[in-house]
Amino acid sequence: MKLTENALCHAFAVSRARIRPILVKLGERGIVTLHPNRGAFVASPTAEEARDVFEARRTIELSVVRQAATRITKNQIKNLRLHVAEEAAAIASGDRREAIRLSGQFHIRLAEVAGNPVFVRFVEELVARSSLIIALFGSRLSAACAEREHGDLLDALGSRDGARAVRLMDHHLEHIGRSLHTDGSDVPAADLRTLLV
Amino acid sequence: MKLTENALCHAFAVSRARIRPILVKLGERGIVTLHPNRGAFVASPTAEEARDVFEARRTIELSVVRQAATRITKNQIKNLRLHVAEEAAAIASGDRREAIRLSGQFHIRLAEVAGNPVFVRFVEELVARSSLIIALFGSRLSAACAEREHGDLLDALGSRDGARAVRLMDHHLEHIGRSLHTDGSDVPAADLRTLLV
DNA sequence: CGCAAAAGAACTGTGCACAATACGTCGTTC
DNA sequence: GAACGACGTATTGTGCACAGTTCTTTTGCG
Repeated sequence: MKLTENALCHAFAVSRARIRPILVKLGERGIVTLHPNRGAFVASPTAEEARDVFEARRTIELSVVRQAATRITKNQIKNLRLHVAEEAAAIASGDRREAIRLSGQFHIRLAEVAGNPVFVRFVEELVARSSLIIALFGSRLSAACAEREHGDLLDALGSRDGARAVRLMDHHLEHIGRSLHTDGSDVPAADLRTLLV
Repeated sequence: MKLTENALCHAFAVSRARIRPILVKLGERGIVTLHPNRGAFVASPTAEEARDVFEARRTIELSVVRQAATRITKNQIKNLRLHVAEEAAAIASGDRREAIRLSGQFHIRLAEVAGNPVFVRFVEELVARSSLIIALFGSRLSAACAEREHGDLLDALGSRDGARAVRLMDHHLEHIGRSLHTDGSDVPAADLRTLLV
């Protein structure tokens, strides 16, 4: 799916000069792919790329959770519980897009708790790519399951049980990964346009 | 240290339009920091940021090495041995910059062997930032030690000893991290200009 | 003499126009 | 009828000029 600069200019009512650096950024983060002299295309990850992303998430986020368990404060846990409640509300009201967004943000918040800005950046990128992957391959189940697993994770973190938190995160990510239809059932690209604009 | 767009235009003999997207990319990778309306500055990592980078490298590259050990081919080992020989040559001839560059590239090659493009991208970024850190805080010992440790790592990978390879990489990264003078002894910025241009 | 405010310089941000490249279409030839 | 080549169109790449902002210097005042 092509992203013409002119189309983006009209969509966001800005000029090309402000679109271009944004496309460069998105390209750098792997959200769009940039072909020289041909323009920007929404990244359409293959099943293998999807696996790679979730494998990377496993490596990084297990480390994040391990770190977070050692330094999370009661206040942070309280805020994260509120966040999970928001997720539940979004799911209850059937707002799929918002549910995916909040679910991703939960993982970013967790990285912030861990306290390493490098991981925050990486998790941000991986979450963005995951959202794309879920939008393409995901079932509507995935988000709902995630919400409950987020709560369980907070329980483990609250009791400073790092090992259990790591185990839960591992299952969580594996769970999301497995719930994807990576058997080649492509979704029409029109869906993506509504998701982006 | 400020990077004026005009100065870069003169240095590389191109116009601002070609410099700007590059600065955006470097900013996205954390090599330079971009302040809105104020321009680009070479990232001057603090000791804490340096620790964060090497902690991230530990997480990611241990995973990389574990994966690489299971799938490295004899041919890849041969090529990597040649690479290590190049490193040794650069060190022997006293070419410090080239030695740092090759040493970093070794880690990127290893990520390529592991076969996950996501990790390749992340390692590329972390290596770039590490080079900056080493240039600022590093002693001239670090590069020389690294070269031998790279060879040992290849021995472990060659015998498919994943556990030992992971252990060696762990020591290697910890070694580099420890060899940095992160006690606040700042190096004059002029050094950096010669390193970049 | 020190400080604050205003004018000036320098630099980045943005829009516009043109050039270069890639893609689709049509015509020609085998 | 099919394949190859040339042309026209659409889109990206790039240079240039101006607008907006920040930093520096200078000047006026306490």
